[in-house]
Amino acid sequence: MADPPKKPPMTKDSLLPLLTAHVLAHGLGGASLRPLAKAAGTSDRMLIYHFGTKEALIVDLLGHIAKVYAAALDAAMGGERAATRADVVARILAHGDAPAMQPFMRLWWEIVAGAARDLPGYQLAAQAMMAQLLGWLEGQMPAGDPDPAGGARYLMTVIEGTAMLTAVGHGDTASQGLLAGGLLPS
Amino acid sequence: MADPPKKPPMTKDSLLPLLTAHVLAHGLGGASLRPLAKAAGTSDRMLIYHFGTKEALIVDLLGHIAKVYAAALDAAMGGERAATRADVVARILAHGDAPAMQPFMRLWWEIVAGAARDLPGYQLAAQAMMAQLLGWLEGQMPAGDPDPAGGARYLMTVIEGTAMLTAVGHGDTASQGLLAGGLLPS
DNA sequence: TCTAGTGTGTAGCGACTGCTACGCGCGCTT
DNA sequence: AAGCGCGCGTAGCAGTCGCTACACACTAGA
Repeated sequence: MADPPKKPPMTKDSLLPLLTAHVLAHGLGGASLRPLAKAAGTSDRMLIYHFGTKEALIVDLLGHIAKVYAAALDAAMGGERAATRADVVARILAHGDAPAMQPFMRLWWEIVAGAARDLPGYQLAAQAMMAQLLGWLEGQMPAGDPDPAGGARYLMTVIEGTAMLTAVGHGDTASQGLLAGGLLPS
Repeated sequence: MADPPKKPPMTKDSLLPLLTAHVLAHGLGGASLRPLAKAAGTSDRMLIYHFGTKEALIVDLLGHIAKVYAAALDAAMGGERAATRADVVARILAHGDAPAMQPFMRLWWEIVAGAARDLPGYQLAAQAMMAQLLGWLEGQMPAGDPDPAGGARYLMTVIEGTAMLTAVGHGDTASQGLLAGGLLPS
């Protein structure tokens, strides 16, 4: 008996990954219900039914994205400790430059812009992701580092500055700065 | 003879400051022609007439904003040189934290997000503003600094990282990082 | 078996989007 | 004086926005 194509239940949790894929590809700012619904295989009607409001959908989606980011960081967390701070910086910059990370990076700046404008959910998601990155950095600090906690915050500031300059096409400026600051292995 | 209220000619150059004020207040992403026109005292019809296209309007507007930013930096450029790199950082962070600069900062992250998505005009405007800031920083480096060019790039990276962390509510993380990096006067 | 609630599809609402067609008055040239 | 193009206002186009009204199928409980 060819079982009839019983459709799996549609829940927030089954929708969020599909929605996440869509915003990673097309951005968060210009996202509207009908394209989102199409990407998730439903109708705008159903998105409103499950999330109540577009705003609530975005908030849930940002929370989900933060979790996806945390999982991605966890997955990249393996490997032995770096020997120097410069090695930590080099490692994480390489991770951020990977092609697989670039849709996420593009999305990240939209999240920052939303957080700067106090859009609901943006600050929370951004803070969660930064806290995750900070924890990861603390765990990656070299073994004999004199100030792992402060050093991790220092490196995070430098890394985020580099990411921003790279996003606007001033990546070489950042590289020269890191070199001058002794934060890149020559 | 009370001269009749002859309306001044409407040109791109007379419109751009008004449009700039509007996007500083309301953001760049959600800007649509009719509210923009209202802020400039015209109609959407006239904006299209003068700029041809909304996209062209945005490009022109970004160019104008970059010039406004350059002028603001020039105005803040006065004063004697700082004595140490930490003083340079403190000075520029204080400048960025000023309430008058915050509408601009909010706009800035939208520009970064647009540049990361390769929207027309965004990269150009962002690069112009960063180049301006870099020049300003080079001129502000302490007199006896061993590597003014590299040091300015280093400070710029740190400063932009701090700005981003501040935008998402992780400003104290950045402060602690700057302290640990010896870039804040204790 | 009747009923109530839950999930889903279709159709459509009013508001808004970027942009255009058309007409009108003004100052310039010939 | 006759035309002509430029600056501008009014009105409207087709399309999209978030959201809703309504009908229907299905399952669970009484």
